[in-house]
Amino acid sequence: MIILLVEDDPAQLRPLCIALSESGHLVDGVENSQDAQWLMSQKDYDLLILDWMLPVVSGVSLCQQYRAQGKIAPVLMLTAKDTTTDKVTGLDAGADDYLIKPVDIPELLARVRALGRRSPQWHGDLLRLGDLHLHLSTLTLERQQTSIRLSSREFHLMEYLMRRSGQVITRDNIEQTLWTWDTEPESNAVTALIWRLRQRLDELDAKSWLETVYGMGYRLTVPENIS
Amino acid sequence: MIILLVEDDPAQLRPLCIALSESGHLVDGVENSQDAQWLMSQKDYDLLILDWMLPVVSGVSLCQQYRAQGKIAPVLMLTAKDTTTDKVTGLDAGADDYLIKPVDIPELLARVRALGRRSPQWHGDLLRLGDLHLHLSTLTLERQQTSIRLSSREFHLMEYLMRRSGQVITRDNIEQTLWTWDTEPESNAVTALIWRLRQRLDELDAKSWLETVYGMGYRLTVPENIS
DNA sequence: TGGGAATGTCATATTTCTGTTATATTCTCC
DNA sequence: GGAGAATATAACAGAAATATGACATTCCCA
Repeated sequence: MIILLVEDDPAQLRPLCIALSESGHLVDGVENSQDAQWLMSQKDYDLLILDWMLPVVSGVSLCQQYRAQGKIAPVLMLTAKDTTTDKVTGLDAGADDYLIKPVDIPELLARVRALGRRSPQWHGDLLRLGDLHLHLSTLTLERQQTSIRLSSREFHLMEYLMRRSGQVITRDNIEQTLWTWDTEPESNAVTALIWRLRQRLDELDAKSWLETVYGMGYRLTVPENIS
Repeated sequence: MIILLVEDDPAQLRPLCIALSESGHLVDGVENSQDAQWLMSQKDYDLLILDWMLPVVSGVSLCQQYRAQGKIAPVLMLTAKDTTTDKVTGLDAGADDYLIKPVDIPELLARVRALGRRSPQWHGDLLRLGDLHLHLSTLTLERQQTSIRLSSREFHLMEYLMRRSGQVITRDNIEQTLWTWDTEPESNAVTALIWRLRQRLDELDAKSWLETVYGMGYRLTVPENIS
């Protein structure tokens, strides 16, 4: 998943970032709400993890702003204490889950998995779309007895597209989402990546699943003849 | 949609224009109320976005003038502060919605979507006319199992005509509306565009929907035999 | 540290879009 | 019915978007 993590204490931020990355997610970890606001509005995340207490703009406000933008990705709040009033406030702001600080990493990962499961196509360790299966832990894509390994980039793109299958995804969108803001590509990296993914899909006779919408972007869909 | 955006600060105008264009709208962004008045009276917009504070003629006055012309497109005001009296004044002037400056772009886009939804033919992501469906996010037009992609220009024209179905639309009207004043075509671009759209409609057996009213313009209607 | 995979970059095709020109057709009104 | 205007059709061409493939660099693991 593509995750935004906001936590003002670097000592806490770092290990969380590492843990999430190691579980196969793409994480943007930022320490202040200004950066968070910018990223929130620019990128298309699968999950937000917000510290409740943040200088300047609190996590609750961030969550409210995010929801005001009409975005629906789940939001997980990190609260210092377990008070009911906090919980209610957070719910009103549009949060989906809570975690008491200090954060227990395995529990965080469990919650993240649980929230990720809300994607309709999720089954166990894999994302499904038609008869395509994407195994999250092994980065393999399989269809009818054949399975192939994707590179990291290819995998993240595929996951991103699968979670949004049917929608048209802008090339800008992909660029902003798959590349961290400090490493944005300057040329046609996106085109090249799409091309590589297509070659992989071709190995599974699924090239037609990923179509170009000229002037708009790309779309991953299940062809008519597939269940 | 065809949108008129008036904001005297170029630094604010620019990003808004870009954001709206990227969401698939046609935007005329101007910096002063004189240009706005001219465009307002000439072109046929789907939405007006007016800054409250403008030199010479304020946004509120612009809104009043616009309404005095009997035009009904929704108006979204950008106000510096969130005061009730402003809100009342604006409502009296005929505004439909408000946004506090500085403008949060995603929120603006959400409001714009909401206002666009007021068109009677609006359903979810698509405009409907008879059994014709125009998908805004994919620029596809479909009818009875068949769907075809429109080019950007074709799409905007189709949207324009659908939102005004039954009315006769001048060729001048189309020219003024679909082309920004600084890029007006010098030849029969409009005719060519109409022709191309007709070819597309023909693929859906709907060529007869778009009729020529000789000496007047064009009109898109639902044929008798269709519900 | 070396080698291979992964990935960004460049140069070059290919496709699609769209304004233009040139020519044909249709319409209105006398 | 015919003149002249309005509209339609068809082909062309430059521009923009996307695809392709070769190449260079980076990254990671043995």
